[in-house]
Amino acid sequence: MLQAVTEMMEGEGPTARQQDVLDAVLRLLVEEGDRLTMTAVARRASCSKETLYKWFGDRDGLLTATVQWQASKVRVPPVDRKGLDLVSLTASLERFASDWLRVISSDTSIALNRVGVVHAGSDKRDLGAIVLERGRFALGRRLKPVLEAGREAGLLEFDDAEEAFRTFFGLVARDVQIRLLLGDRLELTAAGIDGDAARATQQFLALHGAKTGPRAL
Amino acid sequence: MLQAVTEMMEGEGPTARQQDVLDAVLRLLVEEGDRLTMTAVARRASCSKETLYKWFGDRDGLLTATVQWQASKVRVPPVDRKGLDLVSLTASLERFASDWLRVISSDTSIALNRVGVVHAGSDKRDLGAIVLERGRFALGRRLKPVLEAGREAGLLEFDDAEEAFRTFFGLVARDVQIRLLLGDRLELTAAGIDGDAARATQQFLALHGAKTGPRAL
DNA sequence: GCGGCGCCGTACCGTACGTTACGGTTCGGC
DNA sequence: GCCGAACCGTAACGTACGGTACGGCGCCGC
Repeated sequence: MLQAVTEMMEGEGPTARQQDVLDAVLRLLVEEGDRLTMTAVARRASCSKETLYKWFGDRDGLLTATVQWQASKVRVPPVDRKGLDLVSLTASLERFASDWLRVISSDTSIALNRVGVVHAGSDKRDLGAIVLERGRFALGRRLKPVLEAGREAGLLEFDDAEEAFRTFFGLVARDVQIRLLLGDRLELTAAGIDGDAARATQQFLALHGAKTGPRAL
Repeated sequence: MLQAVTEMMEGEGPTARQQDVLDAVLRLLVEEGDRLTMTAVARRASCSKETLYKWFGDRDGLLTATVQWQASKVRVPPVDRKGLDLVSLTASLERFASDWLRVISSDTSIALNRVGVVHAGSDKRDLGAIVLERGRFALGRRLKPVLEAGREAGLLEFDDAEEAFRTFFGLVARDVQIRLLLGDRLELTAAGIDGDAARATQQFLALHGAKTGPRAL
């Protein structure tokens, strides 16, 4: 059973068939929450429980592989730092904000975060750490270069990029994530998300934008 | 069994003995998370399982009563609106912010929010709704009169008190709540909390403070 | 063509836990 | 002092589910 886990842990990602299984888990996770059973997974994925245990070791291994599989599907568009001006910086920030709002309000993200929270409450802290790493911290790693480029271009002012990012995070997410996790029906339309992203960006610029002469806002 | 639930649902709160039981559940919830068992509760509270079922109906009823019991323990200090100036408004906001940070970073709050999240993921949405109502929304109801008093006193500017509150919420909480829920070890010292509260308050005033002449910030 | 391997479907096992039942004890009212 | 109600401690029941074992089948290399 140990080499089964190893089989997934290191080396190249899951095979095509395994990806199908993990996608089935993902769908089931959205529908059923963390009370999905191994039997239900096997039925949905049209595979045997024996295969599940052979491939993923145990239930936790299956969930861990699922979280990592979903995380690996999110690709990071690189940011070009050349020709940065206030317009392009604003556009970048707004794009980050709306992307992020779309992610955290998606059924998949909510289900995955719920699983992470549940596991963080028990002994198995792994899943919570993974979700955190692939969510909140990954966003920070993506955004901080943008912020620093903005600072170098004289468009932003802040001491600590981490603190600046956390402010941006708070302005964007506000109470959305906790409300969704706690089951609040919070219908976010595309227009609403874009509007929120623009508002958060303007607020962030008001706090950390370079003060060249009288404030533009 | 139905009248057992009713026994707790309506009318006056739990008896002293029942409060002892609920406090035991609370402690157990902090230690064990949502995988506490009825047997463990009975043992910890030195009561019989029969009594638990008689008083609370079933496991969900016990958890619901616990969440409401904890919520009822938080008392709301009223806000005096007379003689409001920038100093007292700032102090009020900072106090709200530091209180809130202290609450959401407490073991009890984390455990309760975890329970709410897991229940929101299953069919039983009740607990999530209760936590949300007694947490996020209760804070909003407490803070909005302060904001509106500040606006009436000419100290704040905003169109929608709800939106202004959400901004304040985001500036205060930032990524703290989600990180704690996902198991991140986030040591918040008293000094750190007060500093964060002051920072969030200043940022909020920078965004929504009345612009009397050139900006003070 | 055939032997072995990987996988499917399913039956099975052990256990943990929610829920119920019951005997024994305390306590308030008469 | 006695009765009944409430409650404690514990044993017992039923079930759901994680994990395992096994028979059958298609596929790939030889």
